[in-house]
Amino acid sequence: MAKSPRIQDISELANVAPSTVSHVLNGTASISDEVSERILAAARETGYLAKRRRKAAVALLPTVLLAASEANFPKSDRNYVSWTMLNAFRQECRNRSIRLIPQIDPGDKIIPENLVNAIERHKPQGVAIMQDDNYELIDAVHDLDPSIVILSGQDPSMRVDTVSPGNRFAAQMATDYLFRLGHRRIAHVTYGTRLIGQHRKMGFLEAYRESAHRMPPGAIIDVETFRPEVVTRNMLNWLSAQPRPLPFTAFFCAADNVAIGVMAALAEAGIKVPEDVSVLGFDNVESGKRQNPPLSTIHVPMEEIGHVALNLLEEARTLPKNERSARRVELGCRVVVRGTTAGPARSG
Amino acid sequence: MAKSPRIQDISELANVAPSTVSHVLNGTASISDEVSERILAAARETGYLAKRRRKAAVALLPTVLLAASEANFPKSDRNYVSWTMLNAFRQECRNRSIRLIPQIDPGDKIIPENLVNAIERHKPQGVAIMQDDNYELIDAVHDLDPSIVILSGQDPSMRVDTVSPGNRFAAQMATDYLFRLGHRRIAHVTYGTRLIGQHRKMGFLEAYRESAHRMPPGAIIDVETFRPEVVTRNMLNWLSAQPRPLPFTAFFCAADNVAIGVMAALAEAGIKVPEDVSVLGFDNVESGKRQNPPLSTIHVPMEEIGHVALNLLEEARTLPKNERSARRVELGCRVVVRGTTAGPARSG
DNA sequence: CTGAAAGCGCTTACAG
DNA sequence: CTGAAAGCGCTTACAG
Repeated sequence: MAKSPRIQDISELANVAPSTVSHVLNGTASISDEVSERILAAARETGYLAKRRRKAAVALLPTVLLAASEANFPKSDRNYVSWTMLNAFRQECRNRSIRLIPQIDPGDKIIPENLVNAIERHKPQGVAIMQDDNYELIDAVHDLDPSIVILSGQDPSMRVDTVSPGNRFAAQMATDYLFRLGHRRIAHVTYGTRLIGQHRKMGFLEAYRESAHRMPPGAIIDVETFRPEVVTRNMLNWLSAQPRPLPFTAFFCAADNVAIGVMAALAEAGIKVPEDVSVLGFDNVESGKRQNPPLSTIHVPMEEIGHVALNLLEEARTLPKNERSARRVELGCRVVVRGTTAGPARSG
Repeated sequence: MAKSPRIQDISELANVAPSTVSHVLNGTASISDEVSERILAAARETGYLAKRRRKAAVALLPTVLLAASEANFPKSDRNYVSWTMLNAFRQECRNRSIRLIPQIDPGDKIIPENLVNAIERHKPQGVAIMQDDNYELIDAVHDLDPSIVILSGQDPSMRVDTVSPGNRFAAQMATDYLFRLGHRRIAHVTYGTRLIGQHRKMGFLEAYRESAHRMPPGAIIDVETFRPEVVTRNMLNWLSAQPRPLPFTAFFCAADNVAIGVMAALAEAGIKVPEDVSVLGFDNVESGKRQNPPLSTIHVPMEEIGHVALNLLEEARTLPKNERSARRVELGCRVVVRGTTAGPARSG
C-alpha cells in the first residue's frame, strides 16, 4: 500500500504553506480562488480528498448482512448479470473494510423469519437484499434497527431504499433509438414474469405510446426462458408461422441471451442481420461481443450497484429513520451500437 | 456554536482509552464487538461521526450554481411546494458552507446558452437545475466540467442526476389505499401538461391496470389550473352534468390545491365528505390541515430534495465522469390519513 | 491573503 | 483485546 497522503504532500505539490492547505480544506479562512483551486486540484491528485472521505465512512457500517435466496444467488458466471453485481458489491465491501455476512435461504424466496433472526443474531448496521420481489419481507424488516437496501429490486410501498438499473427508461430509450434508425414495426421478445422483464416491456410499450407510431399487432413475443437454445427453438416456431417479408423490421430483446437465441434462429431461417432485420439486446454481456455480427445492446451498470447501495446504507446511518424518506435509485443505461442494428430494409 | 466533539469526549462517554476509540473509528485494530458498539454509539451521540462526515465533504463543492427560470423560481410561499424545496436547499447549502450563485433566466425556460455562459464565468463545481422539462438544456451541459443535478425533474436520456418525489409510485399507492378502503369507482382530478401531473396520472392508471377493477368511463377529470377558485368553478360545472348518486365514490386529486377546490364545489352541491364521497389530495401543504374536515393527502418530502441533490453532486466529484452512471433518485412518499377519506357509502 | 511557529488532538508501537 | 505514552500531523493565533 502506498503511503497515505498528508497535507504536507499537498502543500509541496501546490507550492503553498501547509497551513494554507488546511484553511482551504476546512473553510477556516477565505483564500483567493486561484490558490484555492490549485490546492483543491492537488488535494484530489494526491488522493487526500478520497482518503478523508473513505475514513469518514469507516465505522458507520462495520457489518452488513447480505440476504439472498439460493435461486437468486449466482454461484458462477453462467448468471453473468447478477454475478457481476455480486462480485462488485463484495469488492466494494472489502474496499471499505465492511464485514459482509451472507444469509442465503434455500429455495427461491428469502424467508422473512430467517432474515429477522439473522439480524437479531448478527446485529448488522445494514442489510442488503438481493433482487427479491417478495413484499412480505419488507413488511417484516423495514422497521428494524439496521438500514435496508434492495439490490436490483423495487419497493412499491416506498419504505426501503432500492438500487436498480433504469430498466424502464432504458427500454424506452432503446426503442426510441430504433425509431430514430427508421424502424416503425418493432417486436419485443420477452420472457417470464420477473419484474425486470416487466419493466423492460413497459418501457417498450411506453415508447410506442409516446411516439406517433402505432404498435403493430403481435409485437410482444413471449419465449419460455432466457436460455439461448430454448429461445432459438421458440423463435423458429414463431418464424415458421410468419409471412415473408416479416411483418417486423427489428427485434428488441429483453436480454442479450434472448437476442443471441433470436440471432441463431434468424440465421437458420436464412434471414440476414442487420440487412433484413435489426436485433438489439439488453445487458451488455461479454458473449454478445463475440457474436457475428457483434450484438448491439444496452449497457447496464451492474458493477455500480454495490457502490450506490453502500452509499445509501451509510447515508441512512447518519440520519434518524423518521427524518429520511426511502430513496429509490435508478442507474442510467446507454445504448451500445455494434453490428446488429441498422436502418430498416427498403422493402421491409 | 457548541465546542467541536473530540475523541476524548467519546472515550469518556464510553469509558475506554482514547486510543481504543481511535482504533475502532479507523479499523486499525480488531476490538471486541461489545466495546466497539459502545464506542460507536458514543461517537454518534457526541456528534463526532457527523462532524467527520461533514468535514470530508468540505472543499468537494465550494460553489454551486442554481439555475432556474423566472416562472419556476418561487418568490413567495404562494407556490408552497417549490418554495419548501428551494428554502430547504438553500439552508442545506449554508450548512455545508457552499456558496450558492443563482442564475435566473426571464420567462419560463432556462436558456441553455445563458447557463453555459454562467458556468464559464463562475466555474462552479456543481449545477442544480430547478424543475425544468427542457431537454436541449441537458444536451448543452451534461458534458461540461461541473456535476449536474435536476431538482424535481427527470432526464429520460439518463445522462444527468435527478431527484424528485416518487410521483408515479405514490399515486399508485394512493389509489391502492382507496381500493383498500373499498372504493371501486375513483375519479382522478388533474390539470395541465406539466410532467409532475402526468406522472401522478400514470400512477393512477397503473393502479387500475394492476388491480382486478375496471376503471369507470370518464374517470379522468381535467381542470384548468390548480387554483382552488378555478377548480371549484370547473367542478360545479362538471357536477351539474352528473347523475345522482354520483358515478364515483372517491376523488383522488393531483394536488392539495385541486382537492381544496373540489371540496368547495362538493359543499356547494350539498355532497358530504367523507360520507358521500372521499377526497384525497397530494402534496401535504399546510392549508390542507385547516380544511373542514382536514384533508387526507400524500406527503411529499420536498424538504429532503436539496439534501439528496447535494449528496449526489458531492459524490459525483469523487468519481471520474466516465466511471459513474447518472442516478435517478425518487423519494418515498406516504399517505397521510385525515378526515376526508372513508369507506364508500353503502348505496354509492 | 499568506506563512512560520506553537501546541492540540490523533495515531501507533508497545507492554501487559 | 486494552491502555499509557511518545510523537506525528493538523490546526490556529498571529505577524506581515
